Amino acid sequence: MTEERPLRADARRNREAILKAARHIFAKHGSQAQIDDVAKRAKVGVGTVYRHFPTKEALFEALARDKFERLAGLADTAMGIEDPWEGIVFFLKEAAALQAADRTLSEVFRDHGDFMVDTAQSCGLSELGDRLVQRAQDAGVLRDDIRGTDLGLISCSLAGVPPVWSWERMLDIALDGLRPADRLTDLAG
Amino acid sequence: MTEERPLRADARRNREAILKAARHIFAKHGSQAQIDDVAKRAKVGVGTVYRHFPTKEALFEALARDKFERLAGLADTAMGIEDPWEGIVFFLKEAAALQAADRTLSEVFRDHGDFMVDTAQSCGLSELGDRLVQRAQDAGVLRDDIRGTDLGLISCSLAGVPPVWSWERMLDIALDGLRPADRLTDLAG
DNA sequence: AACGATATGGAGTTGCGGTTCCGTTTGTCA
DNA sequence: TGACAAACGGAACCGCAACTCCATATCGTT
Repeated sequence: MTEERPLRADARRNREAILKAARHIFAKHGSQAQIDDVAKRAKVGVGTVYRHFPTKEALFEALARDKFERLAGLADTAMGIEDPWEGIVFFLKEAAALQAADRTLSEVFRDHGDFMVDTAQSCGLSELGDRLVQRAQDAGVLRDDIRGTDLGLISCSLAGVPPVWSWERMLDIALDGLRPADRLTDLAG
Repeated sequence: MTEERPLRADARRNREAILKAARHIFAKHGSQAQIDDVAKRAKVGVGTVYRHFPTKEALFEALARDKFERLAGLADTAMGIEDPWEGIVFFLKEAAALQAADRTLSEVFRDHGDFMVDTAQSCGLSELGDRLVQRAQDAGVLRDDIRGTDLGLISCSLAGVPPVWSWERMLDIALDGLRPADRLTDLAG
């Protein structure tokens, strides 16, 4: 059915240019970015953008998938960190930084819950989250009543913090809510 | 300058109807609600809506102000609760419930940081927050390094939790991050 | 080189939704 | 109850941005 002919060289090149441009524009303006701007930045006609992505929606979705893969990458490096607690901190911090720099991600979190859950699943992020949590619990540095999805929960909630305030501070509060009842962060200063 | 003639009776009536309708429509669709829908629901022509609110933006803002006053009201009742910790829990819970039921509020949180801070100030919400926090700290049931604005911080972050997950759970985590290091909530179950 | 198949650019189309305008209605006041 | 200002309704207007279309250009294959 869906014959997968290889793209012509110029087409492949343009596709990449479009994605690159779109990443930049959508990061700044979220889903209300304008296709014309993407085309202009990619040095390509609007028609070309539509040849590759039949809909603004489709382009947005492709970008979102990208981001989730990057998140999965982060989770993976997090698993590589020896200290399990630091692994979790690393992941949450990087994930939050990613969102803060990119409206695309936080918009997906807010407005496309189902897509988010599906994609997290299909790119292995969910499972990595579970393992990250499990490992920390085994080491006794994370409360036992936390689940893998709570990492997503926290990420989303950090995405809700507007620029006037700092998600870093909220993260500190949330992290203290995750620890077993021993040592807490000092938020003063 | 701005002569304040009293509104004619029908005008006053319509204004209320518009606000009421707008509250309903904006709660569901956020700032991308449509003026025509508001007019229809208020049983009024579009022109009338524009007579009372020169701009969609202006209507949105009026609604937002409303919400902040309601939040201030909540903070006030919270101060009336004997147990200072329960006061804080009450406030955060009610505030979150309000957002969950009303896209207007969470949109202001997300996209209009400055307006939010100003309005919180001008309707006394900021000060009430400070007092709520202070009182709890005096009673020793709240970490000393928390500030009044952290209530806003937490509210915003709860607004970021999409419907697929539950803000209640995130609130529990955050609350545990607020407590002095003694008794924590049991998130299991 | 030459010929299809594939891909491109960008002017034009379309639809949507905020805003305006004005002929009509309603309230108020004498 | 008559007259005037205030307010109304909703068709029409207008700008904006997603999307289409097709004459033209480019690629890859023989």
